[in-house]
Amino acid sequence: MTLRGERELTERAGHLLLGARHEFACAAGDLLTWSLPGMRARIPTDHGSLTVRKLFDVRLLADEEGRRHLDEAARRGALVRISTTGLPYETIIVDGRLAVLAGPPGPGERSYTVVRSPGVVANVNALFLAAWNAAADLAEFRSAPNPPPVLDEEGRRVLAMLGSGRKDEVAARELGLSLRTYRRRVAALMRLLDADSRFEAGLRARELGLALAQELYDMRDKPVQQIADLSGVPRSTVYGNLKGDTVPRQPKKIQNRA
Amino acid sequence: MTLRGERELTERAGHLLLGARHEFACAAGDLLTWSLPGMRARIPTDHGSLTVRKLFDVRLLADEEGRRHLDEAARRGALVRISTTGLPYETIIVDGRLAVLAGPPGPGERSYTVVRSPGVVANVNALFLAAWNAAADLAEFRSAPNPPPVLDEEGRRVLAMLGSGRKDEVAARELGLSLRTYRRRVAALMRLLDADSRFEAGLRARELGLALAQELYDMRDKPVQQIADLSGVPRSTVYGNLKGDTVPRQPKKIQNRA
DNA sequence: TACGGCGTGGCAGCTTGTTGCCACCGGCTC
DNA sequence: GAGCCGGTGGCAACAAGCTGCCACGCCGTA
Repeated sequence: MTLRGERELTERAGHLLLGARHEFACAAGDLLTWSLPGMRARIPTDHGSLTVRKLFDVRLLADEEGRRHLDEAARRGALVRISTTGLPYETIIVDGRLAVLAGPPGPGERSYTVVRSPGVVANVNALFLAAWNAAADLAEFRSAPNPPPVLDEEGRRVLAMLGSGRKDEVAARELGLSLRTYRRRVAALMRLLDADSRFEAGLRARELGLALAQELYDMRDKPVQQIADLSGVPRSTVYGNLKGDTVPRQPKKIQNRA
Repeated sequence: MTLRGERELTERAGHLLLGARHEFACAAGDLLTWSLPGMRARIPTDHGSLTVRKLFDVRLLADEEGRRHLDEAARRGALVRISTTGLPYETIIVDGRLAVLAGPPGPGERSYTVVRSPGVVANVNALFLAAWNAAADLAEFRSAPNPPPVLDEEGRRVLAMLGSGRKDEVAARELGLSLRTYRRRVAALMRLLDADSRFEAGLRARELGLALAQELYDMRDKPVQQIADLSGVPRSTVYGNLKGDTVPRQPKKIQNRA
């Protein structure tokens, strides 16, 4: 059975989702997927015998709204994990017997397919569990000594320059920075990535999806809404202008120089 | 309907696969998936009105058998593409109306689920098309100036050392190589990755999933001098053949060194 | 207005990395 | 046995990167 839009999904299949008895699992790449108008708050999470697993893409941590959402889900009793390797698809699985597959995002209303066939549900469940097992617990992820950083505009420009293979002197000139300042930015990035070499920093940056910022770098002169339209996604999911105090202004001065 | 093993799949659903009229699509991560004993050769590929799409994981190019397989599929008329971002699942889709989903590989016989539900097949097809569109044509991939390289055992060790953030001197010592030789390996890796800086190399390495690779792909049949000439560098600076059998033939001379 | 905090940018000392050169060695082939 | 090929390892010239130091300017506050 295929449904169009979250509203129709809620109306025609909401009761199936609310009927979860043992386990409710969902994987979401953004905040809008599974918003289930008028219903989400009714999905029980602190029910004694119900296990709720929520798997989110790491990009949701990029802004305050996303972080609030995830913290709220965890506070209400759901097991929340963060996937840093991307979610191949977005789904809800109820009691391992019923699955809802979200169609690809795009203009117009999104389509959802409800499946009950044991073989299909088992496959979807297996894929979900594989992603779940590879993901990191939200609390651990947030409290890690060096959680994946979020870069500000200039941080992303520096990242892009590093990724281009240019020498520091050339990169600095192109960004309108002095060599010393550019190298300060690189050093800050290295600290954020907890890397001991530039190669390691490159691996980390890609691993953490930081290089995704490079694509946004090319769109930096466009208003955020325009970027959202081009990508066919809601504006709130586009982080074109991430601000942040995530880059320490200046490392603490070390006294007693050797 | 769920089947166990390629033989049962062939016996009970083979006629459905052979019945493709318009389009036959499959995604495979290894050579064993969809081996379909006694049947694979019977799937028509040069049929005038039948389009056959075959999507393979890039790792299949790592060895001779895989390359032969893919070349043969292309020779017989199939459209063949290479996915470098990994295949989320392995499937066959017939005429956009029937799909077979392969269960995860593991001990014992693998399970396959045959689905006909339009909504499910449409979703599976959409996922396949997304992966297909993101993939590279086999011929273009093979002829690209710098196709994604694959590494031999030592190449992977060097990659691991680079990724660990160690300084060259330390890394060389730990691998039992001289500093010069280690730096030759790094230089070879940089050339394979077509990177101008170590940071860029790190991004590329992660991007291409090099840690999974096995063998040098390009230039493997050329003499070292020719490789040096092509790169415009002296022969002594070229580490040409990153093959498993390039274990140093010369015992390490550590004696009498100041 | 003066002062402190913060960031910048130039300089420099030092470290790390890049690559050419060349002598040497072992294996293979003729 | 000689010669070729491929690889190693030490040395060295040079380039690139790392970071401390310090003078300077801007901004906010008292």
